[in-house]
This record gives sequence, C-alpha cells and structure tokens, in this order.
Amino acid sequence: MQEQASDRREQILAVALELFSNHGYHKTKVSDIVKAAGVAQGTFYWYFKSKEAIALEIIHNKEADLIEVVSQGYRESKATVQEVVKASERLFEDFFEFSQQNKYFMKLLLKGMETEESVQSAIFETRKKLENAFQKNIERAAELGILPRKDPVIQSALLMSLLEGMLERWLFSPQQGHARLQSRTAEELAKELVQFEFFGLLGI
Amino acid sequence: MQEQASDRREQILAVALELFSNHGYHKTKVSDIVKAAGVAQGTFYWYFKSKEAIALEIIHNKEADLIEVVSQGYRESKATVQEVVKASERLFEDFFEFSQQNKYFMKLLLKGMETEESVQSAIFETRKKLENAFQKNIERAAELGILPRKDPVIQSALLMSLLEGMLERWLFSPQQGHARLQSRTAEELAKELVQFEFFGLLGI
Amino acid sequence: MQEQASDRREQILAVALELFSNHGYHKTKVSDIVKAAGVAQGTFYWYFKSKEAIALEIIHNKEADLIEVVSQGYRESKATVQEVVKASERLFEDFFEFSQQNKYFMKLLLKGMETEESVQSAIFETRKKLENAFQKNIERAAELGILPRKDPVIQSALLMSLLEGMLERWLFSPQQGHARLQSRTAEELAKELVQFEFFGLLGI
Amino acid sequence: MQEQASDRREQILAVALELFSNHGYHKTKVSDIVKAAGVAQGTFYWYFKSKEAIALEIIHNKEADLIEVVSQGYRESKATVQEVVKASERLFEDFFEFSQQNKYFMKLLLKGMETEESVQSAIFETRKKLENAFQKNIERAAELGILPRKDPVIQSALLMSLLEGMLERWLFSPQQGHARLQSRTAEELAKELVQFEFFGLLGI
DNA sequence: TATGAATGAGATTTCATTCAT
DNA sequence: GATGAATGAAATCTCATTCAT
Repeated sequence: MQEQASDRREQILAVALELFSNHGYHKTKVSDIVKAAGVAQGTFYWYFKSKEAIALEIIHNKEADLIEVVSQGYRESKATVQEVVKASERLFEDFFEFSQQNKYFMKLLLKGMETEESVQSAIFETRKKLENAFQKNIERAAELGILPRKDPVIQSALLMSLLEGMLERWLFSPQQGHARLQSRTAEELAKELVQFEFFGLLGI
Repeated sequence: MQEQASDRREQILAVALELFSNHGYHKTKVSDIVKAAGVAQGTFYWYFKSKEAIALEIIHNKEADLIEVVSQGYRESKATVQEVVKASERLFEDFFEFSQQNKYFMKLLLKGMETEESVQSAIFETRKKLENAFQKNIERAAELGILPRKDPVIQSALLMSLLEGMLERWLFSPQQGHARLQSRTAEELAKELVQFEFFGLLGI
Repeated sequence: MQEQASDRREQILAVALELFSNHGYHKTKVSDIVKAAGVAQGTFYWYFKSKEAIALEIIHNKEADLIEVVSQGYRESKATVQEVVKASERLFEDFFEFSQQNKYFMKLLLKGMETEESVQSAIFETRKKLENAFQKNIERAAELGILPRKDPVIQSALLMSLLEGMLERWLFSPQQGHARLQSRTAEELAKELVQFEFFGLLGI
Repeated sequence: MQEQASDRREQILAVALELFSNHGYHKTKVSDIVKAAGVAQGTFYWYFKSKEAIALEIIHNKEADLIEVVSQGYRESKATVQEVVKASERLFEDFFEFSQQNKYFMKLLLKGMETEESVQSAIFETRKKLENAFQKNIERAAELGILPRKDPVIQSALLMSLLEGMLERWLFSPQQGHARLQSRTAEELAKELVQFEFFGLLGI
C-alpha cells in the first residue's frame, strides 16, 4: 500500500514517456497523461511541478543507464583488428538492445525536438555525453595502435551519425519505410554497422 | 499588381519557413508569421487554408530541387575507384551546399519537428525519396562493378545516416556543440565523409 | 461603426470597474466580466493583456481627474477665516460629488486592497498623490497666515483620514450601517466635515 | 497532551492571522498556513471546517478585547475640558497600543481584505461595535455638558475616521509612505489626534 | 488525532480560425 | 484582395476540500 504512492509516480512517468514518444510533446496533453494513467488532473500536479518538469525528469532518469552501456567500450587492451571488431559488435549490439528496451526514451532522445527550451537542451546534453563516450573509445583504440590516428571528434560524429540514423530507421520508421531493415535483430544490425564502420562501402 | 499578390504569398511562405525552422512548428503562431510578414491576420487565411497547409506547401516546394541535386549521382559510367570517389565527393559537396543555401528547409526536414500527421508524413516521404535516389546511385555503381554487391537498401540507409547526422552537426548543432565540425566548408566536410564512406575507420 | 471598436474597450473597462468595485478583484472572474459585457472570453484578451492589466488601466484612467478636483484648493489668496472655510466647503463638496459620480472607482481606491502587487501600489500611489495635493493646500494656507503653522504632513493625513472615513461610511457602508449619514447630500456632508476640520469637537 | 492539542489549534490560528494580514485572504492558501504551522494539510480540516471558518474565528476572537479597550472611555464624570482631553488622550493611547500589539488583527479589520461575504460582515460588525462604543462616550460627554450637543452619530463617525486613517498610516503604510508619522510613539500620536479632535485645524 | 495523497471544479490564458466590412 | 476584431474551444495549472489509513 505504501509503495503505491511511489508506484503512482512511476506510472505517470511511464505513461508520459510513452505518450511523448508516440505523439510528441505538444500533442500530448496533461489531460491525456492523466486519462491514460487513470488519475485525476490534480494528481499530476501533486507529483510534478509542470509538464516541462516531467519531461526533464524523464530525460535525466535514463541518461545514466544509457551512458553506462556505451562506456563499456574497448576498455581492455585488444591486440588484433578482429578483436576490436568483435568488441565493437558487442558494444553496438548492447546499444541497440538498450534502445529496443527503452524504445520510447530513445525516440524522445532522437526525435524529440519541439519542446521547451530546457527539455531541448537536456536532450542535447545527453546526446553529447553519448558522443563523448564514443569519442573516448575511439581515442583509446588509437592509443593502442589499433585505429589510425585521425580527428576523433569527426570520427565519433560519424559513428554517432551511423548509430542514430540506423536506429531511427530500425525502430522508428513508419511501417513500409524500411521493412527490410526493421526485421533485423539487434545483433544483425550491429554486425552490418560494424562492417561499414571499419571497412566502408568498399569493404574487404 | 498581380505579381505583388503572388509576392505576398511567397513572402509569407518564406517567413513561415524561417520561423518554423528556428522555433518549431508549434511555437510558431500564425500571429508570429503575419507579424513578421507585415500583413494582417486575415490575410494569411486568404492565401493558405490553414497553418497545416502552409507547412505542407513548404515541404513540397523544395522537394524537387533537393532530389534533383542527388540524382546527378554516378550517372556516367566510371571506371576506377578514384573516379567514383571523386564523383561521390562532388555529389556530397553539392548536397551540403544545397543544405547550406536551404538551411531552414533542411532543418525542417531533418529535425522534423513535432507537426500534424500530414506534415510529418510529407517530411518522411521526401526523405525516403532522397534515400531512394542514393540507393539508385549505389545500385548503378554495383552494376558497373565498382562497388561490391551488398544489400543496397542497407547501404543507402547507412549513407543517408552519415549525411544526415553530419549535416545536423554541421549546421544545426548548438554553438559549442561541434565547433570543430562547424568551421569546415562544404567541400572539406564532403571529403571527410567520402573517406569514411568508402574506407571506414581503418581507412587505407 | 468604427467607434464601436473603442466602445467595446470602454465597455469592458466600465463593466470590469463595476464588478471589481462590487465584488472585489479576486471574486470577479474574467468570465464574469465578459459575460456582463456580452463578449467572448477571447475578446477580453484582444483588448487587455491580463486581468491585472485591466485593473491597472482602470486606476490610471481616473487618477488625473481626481487629482484635478483637489488641486483647485485655496489657490487665490483669502483673507478671512470665513472665506477659507467657504473655500474648504466647496473643495470637499467637489470631492464628494466626484466620488459619488465615480463611486466604483473610489471604492476600488479606498477598499480595493487584495490585488496583485502592481495594482496595490498603483492604488497607493494615487492615494498618496491625493494626500499631497491636500498637503499643498494646507501649506499654502499657512503661508497666507490663515492656518497656524503645524506639521503639514500630519495635518494632511488627518484631513485625508476624515475624508476617506466619511466617504466610506457615506457611500460604501452596508445598508443599515450608517443610515443617517447616507441620506446626506454631498453639500451637507462637506459642511459637517469642514466644521470639524477647523473647530474640532468643541466647535465654536 | 490535551493542552498540546489546543496549542496546535492556537498555533494554526496565529499563523493564519499573520498570513491573512500580511498577504491577504485570497493569496494565503491553506497550504501556506499548514506549511507555516508545520502540520499536514488534513490537520487543518480537523480543527477548522474551512478557510472561511478560521477567518471568522480570528475576527470573533479578538473582538471583545478590542471593544473592552474603548469602553473604558469617559466613564467617570469629568468636570473640566482639560480632564476630558486628558482622558481622551489616554483612551487613544490605549487604542493605539492595542493596535500595535495586535497589528495583524487590526490590519485585517481595517483593510478588510477581499473575503467571503460572511467574513466581510463579521469585520463590519466589529467595526460598528467599536464605533458604537465611541458614540456612547461622546453621548456621555454631552450629557455631562462637556461637549456641545451635536449629532453623536456623525461625531463618532468623524472620530473613527480619524483613528482608522491615522492607524492605517502609522502601522500599515508602505515604507516611504508616511515616514514621519511612522516614527511616532502611540502616545505622541494620541496627543496629536486629540488636539485635532477637540480644536480642529485652527487649534487654540 | 494526524497524515498526505488524491480529487476535480474552475480559473486564466492561448491561439487557430472566422467574418463583417 | 485585405483587414483586424471577434470567437470559443481547449490547454495548463491552482487550490480548497476529502478520504483512506
């Protein structure tokens, strides 16, 4: 019974995340959230200061988990290209699996554009942190002599572009959009991406 | 006189595009548009059925131009890898230059904003057409034996991801976000991208 | 027809003043105002930025008129006490008549306490100006040797207290409150007050 | 233990009075009161039926004390004008001292605030009783031949106006409003007022 | 007694759209 | 064609009060 209090809060958070993700921030009315959560309008404002506040909380809640996933990178020293490729595959797979399990959050992160200023920059901050984590991985690999030394800022930007773009097509594309892509598993997608990551279109 | 009428129309379109792009669809009120255009509120509705309608028109207006740019691809048969790389560079440069000149439109297209269903799918359609154009190019290259035969759907998705992601970081990132990237010219950016496109992180 | 535009505005102002005065600022809802004015809710916000704004405008509108009335004071030099008494009577009569004609405004001024900060200080400012005008009159009279020299700040405060208190009882007391007082005319009231003003309870 | 319960009640009453007085009835939320009193929202409703009820109780609580102060008037027969003046001075001083010690209550009484109908008339009743007490004093003085016989209703109204107006300026004026006045003691203020009360502006 | 979560009616304000001129 | 006043549905948020524990 006592838990229900904080359950209520969690429930409203979950419902809001799903609605924001599916219909966008503006089209999701507070009245929609409370209706879906089965509580009164006033209850929303008992738990959250405003619509803006709940959006911010949603972002911050999952940020740590997401960064955690990516920070697992190429931590240990790897000797061969094959090992690094393998590690990269695992990393991307983790990333895609996290995204699948946190579909709504990732959609908010990637496409959740039109929101209050504050939410917008919270989103941007999170994405920047993600990109920085990748950059660290790349720099590490260069230090280990596995990757050729190039501008790691550009390289992480390229990498993030790939990940974000493919994620978007994989999970958030309208039905007929990328059918072939959407049927892949996280593992397959990761493999495909890693192949391109290291060898480009020309491949080996 | 008649021209002036259609000038009015164009002006409202231009103003609306800029506002949509800079502040988003919802935060841009019809009253903002007319204020910026220097016309009366009612005038807007003489030229456009609704806010939704003007957004749709904006999308459709530039679509053809954009596709045109990309369709220039690897039209003529190219023999060597170097030639194809060169052609790709030129193509990307054109794309980035178009994007620079049509910054507001491209932002609308990429960040998609939170809009009415109809606008959203117009945006999606345009992006799909763009991706298809790239896919054609890739298929052509495979037929000519320049690129190894792989799934062209995946490959064009990867390519578009790169282009979109880098474009976003180049033109639409908040100030300090990607300073190093933002100072590049379209040409430099295209080169960097092509390098990765063909050879991946490992490069040559 | 064209006048009707500004008539609308005036009408809403008048209605709002009456409602504020009769039921107070908080109990008067914007919906009450528009209902009484026979316009749509949105129309209110076409003419006024907010409920606070209309209250402020109401105060500022009449301020000048009110000060004007009181500034007529003992302008010309008067020789005898009788003449000054006469002048004072006329002044007070004018003040009471103005108050009768601007009953709602005066009530707002005297009793319109619980409002937004800004309105509150607008009210206070107006009352202070009024008191200052009386102070000027008193100082003038002292210079002319008609009144004994005492602290004019205190004296104007005493005078204003009398005027405000009697006005409140005369115009704004509940029915049975001060029946005897309420039946007086502005002239009679002014006489009574002047008598006390100059000679106190002991009278002559 | 039982005392603590009623202590709670008293504490809530005290806190509510202060908040009502300082910020007004409407701007004081029940949640403000309970927060300041350090109790839960529900607790308020255990002790008081409603916000309106607590306001009413506040008024009634102090009414008797206030009337008591004023009823001390010119009870014993006084022979000379000087004695009456002295007595009046003491009376006013008592009144101002009571007001100083019950600042919040007096503010509620004088500035009346915008409240529910019922509270408003409770306030009015109290003020009427006060005025009646003064009226009794004046009538008594007339019977004793100390004051000239005039309309005692008017005279008590004039007296109350003076007392209320000066009290308001003395205790409740915004900072710079009546600095000179606000620095006076209750005794000084009473003297000033009595001087005017008996002799008017012309004085002796 | 006491708590604090929950309620829901209702207040202010916004804004796309309409309409008389 | 053009104006801008007018509309009203709907959104966010407030707050006195209730209720289960």
